[in-house]
Amino acid sequence: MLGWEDVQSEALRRIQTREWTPGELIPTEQDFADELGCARATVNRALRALAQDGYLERRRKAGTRVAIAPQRMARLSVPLIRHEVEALGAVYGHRVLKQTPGAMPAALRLGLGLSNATPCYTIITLHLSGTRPFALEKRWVNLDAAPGFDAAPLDTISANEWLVQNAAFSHGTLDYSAAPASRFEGSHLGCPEGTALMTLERNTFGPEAAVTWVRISYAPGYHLTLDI
Amino acid sequence: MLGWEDVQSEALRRIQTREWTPGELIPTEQDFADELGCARATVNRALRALAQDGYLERRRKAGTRVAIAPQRMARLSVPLIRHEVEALGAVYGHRVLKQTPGAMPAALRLGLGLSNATPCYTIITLHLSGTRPFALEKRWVNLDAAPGFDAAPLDTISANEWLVQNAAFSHGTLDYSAAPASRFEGSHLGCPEGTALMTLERNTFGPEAAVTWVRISYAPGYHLTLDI
DNA sequence: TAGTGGTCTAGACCACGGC
DNA sequence: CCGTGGTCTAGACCACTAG
Repeated sequence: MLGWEDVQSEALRRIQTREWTPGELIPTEQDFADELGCARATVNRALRALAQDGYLERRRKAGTRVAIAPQRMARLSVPLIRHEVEALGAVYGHRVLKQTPGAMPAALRLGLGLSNATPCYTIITLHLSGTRPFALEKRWVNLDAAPGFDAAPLDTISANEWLVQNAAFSHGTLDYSAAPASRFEGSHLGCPEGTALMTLERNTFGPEAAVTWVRISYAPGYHLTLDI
Repeated sequence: MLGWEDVQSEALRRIQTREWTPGELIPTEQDFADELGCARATVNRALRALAQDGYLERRRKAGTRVAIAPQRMARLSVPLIRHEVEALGAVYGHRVLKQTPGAMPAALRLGLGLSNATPCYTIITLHLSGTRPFALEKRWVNLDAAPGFDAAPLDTISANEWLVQNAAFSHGTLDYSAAPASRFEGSHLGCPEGTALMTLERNTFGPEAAVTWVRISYAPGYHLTLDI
């Protein structure tokens, strides 16, 4: 019995040995299925997976071609700071520096599409790797989208983890950039003002509205690593 | 007629509205199919896709559960600088500042697993967005893995694009960090020495050996944006 | 060992899009 | 138009594993 993974392997072999060359039209699903002696659905699943991985380009009527410039995609798991710290072999800790209700800048409210009646919460947290500062986080939370957040035990669980576990979210954006440390960041991260810091801004949206906006400044030496 | 994407949407809705809460066992494929009035295979395809995206955890006999810590993966297409520039609505250009054969630092050779007999090539390129500097790139190329590179017309095609089209590659790593501009970087990127720059180091490996090592320093204002 | 997901099949119809 | 991929279906058997 030929499984779809066998079909995939065979197709991949032909691609990699250039038996099927880039840009070339490969057999139709039915022809390939007949040749291998399996059902068309099995071939479909195999070729669909290869197309998703960028090896093939498929179009109705036009057929399936070997991709000319396979675009490789890197996958980045959305970073949970505690996991980043623990992955480095250190003990994670955090200190809440400040938490106050109801103070979201107007510009931010506009960008997130929130009315000024939306109850908000502001938190500044210092994340620690052992006893050393790891990252400084400033966060606004929409209390409508994350009810109960203002009563969360933020000394025992980080704001991010509480939200991951307790608030529904559907999509968001990550935005990495390099920025000079402010005086405030420098003092907490243990570096001079102006030091180049990796900075992450993250918007997170629930099914209906923005849940939280975060800006994280990582201590010097931070690296974002991905495999392709 | 209910398609698998409809089933997926419905399941996702129940997850995001917490109708199905994290850790909870959801209906079996057969039950869900009966409820929605479609075939089990359709439900299977939908739930399998959601599991692949990290929303669900599936195990034979044990059933399907909503993922407790929904590990969202962001996908990042391997950045081709020309595409980054054009996506911003500008005209891409580049200037080769320096190209010399045979000078790869020993530390780098070791890290890539190359012998010191490996023929190499060094290139420094300034990438332009219109007339403004966009990024400065320093690159070493393993000529064994990319034969003909030393004869490539690098004035008309960038080193990266030539390699993408002419050298097979199988895997690699991306490493983003924030770093202060060197005097050299500052002079070419039009910013003071010490300015915080987003920096990318990329290793690329072919089927047998390292193909190229690159360090790209982006001009101030660069943002790496991902969707989740 | 029984329940659940994983997969294959043969047939059918549909949707897109070259021609 | 009509070929090709995209998908649905009903049924079947298999693989894994919790209880």
